[in-house]
Amino acid sequence: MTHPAPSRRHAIAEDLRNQISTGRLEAGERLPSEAQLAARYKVSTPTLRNALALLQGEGLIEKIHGSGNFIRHPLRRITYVGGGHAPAVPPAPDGALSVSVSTTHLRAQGNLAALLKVAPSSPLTEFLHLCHEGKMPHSLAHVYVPRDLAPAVIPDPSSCSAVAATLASLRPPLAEVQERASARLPTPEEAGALRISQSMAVLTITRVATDIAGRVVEAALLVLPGDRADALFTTCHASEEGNSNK
Amino acid sequence: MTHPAPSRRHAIAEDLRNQISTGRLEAGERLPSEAQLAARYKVSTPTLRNALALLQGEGLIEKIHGSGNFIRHPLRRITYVGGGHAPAVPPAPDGALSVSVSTTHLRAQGNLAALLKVAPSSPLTEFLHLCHEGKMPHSLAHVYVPRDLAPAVIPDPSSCSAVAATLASLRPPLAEVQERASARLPTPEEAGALRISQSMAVLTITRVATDIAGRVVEAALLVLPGDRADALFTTCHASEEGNSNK
DNA sequence: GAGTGGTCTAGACCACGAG
DNA sequence: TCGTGGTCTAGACCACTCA
Repeated sequence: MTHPAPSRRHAIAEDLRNQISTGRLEAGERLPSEAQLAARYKVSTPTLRNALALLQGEGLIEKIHGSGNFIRHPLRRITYVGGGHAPAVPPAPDGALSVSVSTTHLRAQGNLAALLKVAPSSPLTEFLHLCHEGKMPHSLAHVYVPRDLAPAVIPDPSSCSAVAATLASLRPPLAEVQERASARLPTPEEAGALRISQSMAVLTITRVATDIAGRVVEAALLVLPGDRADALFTTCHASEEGNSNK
Repeated sequence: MTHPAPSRRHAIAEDLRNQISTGRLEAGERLPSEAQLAARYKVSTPTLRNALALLQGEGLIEKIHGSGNFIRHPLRRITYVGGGHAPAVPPAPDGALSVSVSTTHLRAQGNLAALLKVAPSSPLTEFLHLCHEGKMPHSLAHVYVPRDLAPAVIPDPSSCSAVAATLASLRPPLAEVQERASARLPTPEEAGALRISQSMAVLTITRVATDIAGRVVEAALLVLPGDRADALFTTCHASEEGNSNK
């Protein structure tokens, strides 16, 4: 019925999925070699590899060239909260979430200049955030700020909240935050940095913050893997405006 | 440098990409058969098919079984505007965007019951929106409403704004709209309904609208293809609340 | 029925990782 | 060096579309 293509690779993937979910294959464990699995399921190696590719796309296994295929540890799902608060991942409730920040100076060009509404080759400062849970990368964020709003020295490069606080002290209050969400496949660079398959969808958020003078004070490009992150936006309607439809 | 795998299929895909972008291959046109292309590029058929799979994942071509591979028409990018306004795709500026709505009665269960905060097997009404631009599907929306808030008869099933207006007239004013955005690959059903590849990322938005009494009056599950849609959320900060960082 | 894409095979050879 | 995954070949057979 719902199986127009119950092909071999789907059957194999289904079997391995079950073995993973039932705990017969444990997280971190290495799978048998592809040749062994192909022999066990009595299929050719390309077919077996197609089956593994399905699981890789679901984030269940990780392929490491020359080393083997490994069952991934299930990752805690994190939620990005919209509305213009902390730069990348505000709530680090319990687990060992760590953020590393690196700073680069560059000049605006193309899309970036348009986003920040500055002239091309204006000086900018870029903060590259990489958020980890343990050893696994969790999210990636490029934050761009006009150079004159960026601090000369970064107080604590390993803490994103310290960076955010320093940034906030340098600029007037915000008036508006616009966030544009989109879905796509990662670039090879992003896939490598996040340790995800190139066939794992990512959620991207482009955030532009404007101060009360109408100046763009920050643009952020966030990349969140689809298997471990989503974004939440809450809109409160004042009670006096009764109609919410156009 | 940046080419760890300048494999044959990437070279072929690159060549076809160029032919498409330069107009040597026009939109709607049928490509030569895979056997012919394989002969032209002097590769085996699986390799050529891998190259086409790359283009399919980018939304550049459409594979139709038994018929051929076709160059896709570039689609206008649409923007879903968050904040709890029209159900699916509010701004239909110029083009021939059309929406078809079908209505189903069902009972709450599992995730749906939790989302709407109703008891399992509560009566619901589902509105299935399918938004087209010309002949191409553009987005998909499942909207669920408690049965007592759904009209007995639908005024104009082919107009989503008429449905929305009828819905709005039946319920008290909204107090809060929560929208959760996520990225993933489509289910086979979604890929078929939207005429996209299963490797094309989709942006999903789960929207829950609550009225001033705290009752959930609507839950919507939107599926937007990543190559033709994104979502925009705007947060205005009242000028009196000076600090926007925690 | 002719032509198309979809799946699979049984190998070959190369690139990478660890001992 | 050796075992691993990554890529590719040259076919075979099936499923689908259309005249």
